[in-house]
Amino acid sequence: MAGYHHGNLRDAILAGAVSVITRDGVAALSLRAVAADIGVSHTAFRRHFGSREGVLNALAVQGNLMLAEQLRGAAAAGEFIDVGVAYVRFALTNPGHFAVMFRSDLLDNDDPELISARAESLAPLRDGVRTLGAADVTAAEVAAWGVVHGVATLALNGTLAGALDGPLNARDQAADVEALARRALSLLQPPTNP
Amino acid sequence: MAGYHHGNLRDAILAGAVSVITRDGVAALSLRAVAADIGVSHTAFRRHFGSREGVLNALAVQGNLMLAEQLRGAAAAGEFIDVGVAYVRFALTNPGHFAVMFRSDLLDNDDPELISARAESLAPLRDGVRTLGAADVTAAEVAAWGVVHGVATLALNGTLAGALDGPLNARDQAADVEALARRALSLLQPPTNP
DNA sequence: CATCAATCTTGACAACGAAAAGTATCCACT
DNA sequence: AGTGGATACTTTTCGTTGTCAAGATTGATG
Repeated sequence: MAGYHHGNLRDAILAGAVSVITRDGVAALSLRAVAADIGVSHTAFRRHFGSREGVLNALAVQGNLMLAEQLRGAAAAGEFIDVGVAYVRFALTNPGHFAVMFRSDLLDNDDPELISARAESLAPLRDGVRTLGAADVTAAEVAAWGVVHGVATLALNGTLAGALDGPLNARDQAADVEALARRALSLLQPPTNP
Repeated sequence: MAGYHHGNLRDAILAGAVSVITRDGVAALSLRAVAADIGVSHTAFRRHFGSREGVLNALAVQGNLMLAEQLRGAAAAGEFIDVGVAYVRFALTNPGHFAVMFRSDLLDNDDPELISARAESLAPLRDGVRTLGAADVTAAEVAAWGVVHGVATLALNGTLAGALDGPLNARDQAADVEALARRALSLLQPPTNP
C-alpha cells in the first residue's frame, strides 16, 4: 500500500487540508506541508485537483454535500428550528469545511459541481422556512439563513464568545452555541397564538 | 513631498491594501504589490506595522472604529432596526475592511486596540436590541447580531444573490440587500400589538 | 509479456513575507 | 549655524510557497 501509487491520495489530501484549516485557518494551508505529511511529493495533488483552488473547491463541494445530508436528517426528524440548529452544529463540528464553503474569493464559483452542491445544501433550510407560514417568505428565508449563518460565523471566529458575557464560558462551547441558536431562532417563529 | 520620507506612508499602505482586498479578497493581498504601487520599497511597511499581520490588525481596528461611528449615527437618528440596517450597509460599503475585521485567524486578537475597537462597534447594536424589550435579551442580541452579520457575509460572498431568485438582480444590489435586511430584521420585532 | 494510460517524482522558477544591516532625512539642542 | 540622534526608508539575502514542464514508475489490458 505504500508504493509509488498511494491508492487514495485524493481523500488523504482533502483530510490533511481539513485538519490544517481546522487548526490554523485556510490562510495557513500549505499544500507542500500536507503532501510532506502524507509522504508524497509536493506536486502529487495536481493530478487530482489541478491547483490549490481545485483543492479548496473539492473541499467546498464535500462540505456542502455533508451539510445537505445533515439538514435533510434534521428536517426529517424535527421541524424548522431543528434544521437551523443543525446548520449551526455542522459549522461547529466541521469548521475546516465551513471555513472554505463560502469563501468565494478562494473558489471557482462557476464550477458546476459546487453550484449543484450549494443548491442541495440550501434546499432543506428554505423548505423549513416555508413551514413557518410567514407573510413575507423571502424575508423569513433571509432572516433564518442569516441568523444561523451569522451565529455560526461569529462563533467560529471567537467573536461571539468574546462579546457575550454570560453563557459562553469555554467549556462545552459548542452545546452552548447551539442552545443559543435555538433561542435566537425561536424569536423568528410567530408567537404561538393563532 | 516625494522625497525619502513619504509623509503619510501608513495611511497610504492601508488605503492600498483596502483597495486590493475589496477587488480580489484578502488572500490575494500582496504587500509587495501595494508597496510598488505607492512607490516605496517592499519592506517600508515594517516600520509602521511590523508584519503583514500588523497591517491587517490596523485595518481591522480602523474598520471597527468606522463601523462604531456609523452605528452610533444610526442609533441617534432612528431606532433599533436602523442600527441593524446600518451594520449591513457598512459591510456593503466597506467590503475591504469588513473582510478582515472578523478573520481572527489572520489577526492578533490580543491586541488591546483591536479589543477596544471591537467593543466600541458592538455597543450600539446591543443597546439597540435592549429597546426591543424582549423576554430573552441574550437571544435577541444573538439573533439581531446574527441576522445582520449573516446577511452581510452572505451578500458579500455572492451567496445571497446566487440563492435567492426574486429580488436580487444585480442592479443596485446594495440597496436591495439593505431593504431585505430591514424586512428580515422586522421579523425580530414583536408584532406591534401590546 | 508488451504496451499504454494513469499516477507520482524531480527539478526549476517567480513571487512572497521576513529579517538584518545600511542609508537618508528630519528634528532638537546648543 | 551646525551637530547628534532618532525616525523613516532601502538594499540584500533567506526560506517557503504554488506552479509548471519533463521524466520515472506502476498496474491494467490485450
